[in-house]
Amino acid sequence: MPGSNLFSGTLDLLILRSLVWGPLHGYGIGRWIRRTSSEILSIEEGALYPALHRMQKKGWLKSDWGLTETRRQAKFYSLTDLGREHLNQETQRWEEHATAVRSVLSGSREAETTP
Amino acid sequence: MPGSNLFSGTLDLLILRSLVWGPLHGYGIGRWIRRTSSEILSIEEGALYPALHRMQKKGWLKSDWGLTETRRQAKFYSLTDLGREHLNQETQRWEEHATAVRSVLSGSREAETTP
DNA sequence: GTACGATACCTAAATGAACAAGGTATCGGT
DNA sequence: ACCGATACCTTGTTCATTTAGGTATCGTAC
Repeated sequence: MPGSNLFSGTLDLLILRSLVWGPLHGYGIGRWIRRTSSEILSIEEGALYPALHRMQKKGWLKSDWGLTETRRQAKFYSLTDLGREHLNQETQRWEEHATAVRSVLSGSREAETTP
Repeated sequence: MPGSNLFSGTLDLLILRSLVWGPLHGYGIGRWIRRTSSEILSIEEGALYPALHRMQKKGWLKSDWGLTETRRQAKFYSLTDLGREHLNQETQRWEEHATAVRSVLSGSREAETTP
């Protein structure tokens, strides 16, 4: 069920954030997000890799082949300046939206804008 | 751009929440969400009405025709027991996810689960 | 030595929510 | 008489995500 995940549309943001500390390869990005969220956010590979390609096309990421610590070939992604800028925008936007959703979740009837 | 809304997948939750204080008609639900979120969450009618039908089909809502305060015909939706249960589940789930996302947004590299 | 799980990459088809853009009709106010 | 707000609806399109595959390398256990 697409979109049934409450964090739909947040994937790009999570990926961008995974790269602020430096380059990381796709598999590592997925693992980092999973661990950092205490296993709650688990990114499907079928969503992850297309997202990386999409974001690279948009100019937010660049990629370079390299070697992992364990000497394996991997494609390392890193943030472009545009990507860093977009990360800041989207982070702020997410905070706004989360606040708005929380307002609704705790909202009562007749909370009109008192004129 | 579908899904670019960071609150995609949250629509059902917002709608369920709009009904905890009693029945409301579709148009009123949209208005309530918009106002309660300080105009930040604006639900398109093309998303709202299909969502209401979908949710009714799932047994979370029931509907009855009635009259508004201004004497206009409108279809009033209200929560079923199942809907109220689902609201509680989804609210909790959303809090969890929001916490998880915030973890990632403030996460650093090497935040391994210390063994 | 070979089986297996983890690592590492990828794609194609199906799903389905949300968007865009229409449509109908009633009502109050100017 | 018209317009904006209210109130309902649908149809076509878009596109992120899911599902379900595929390839290949590496370390470890049997």
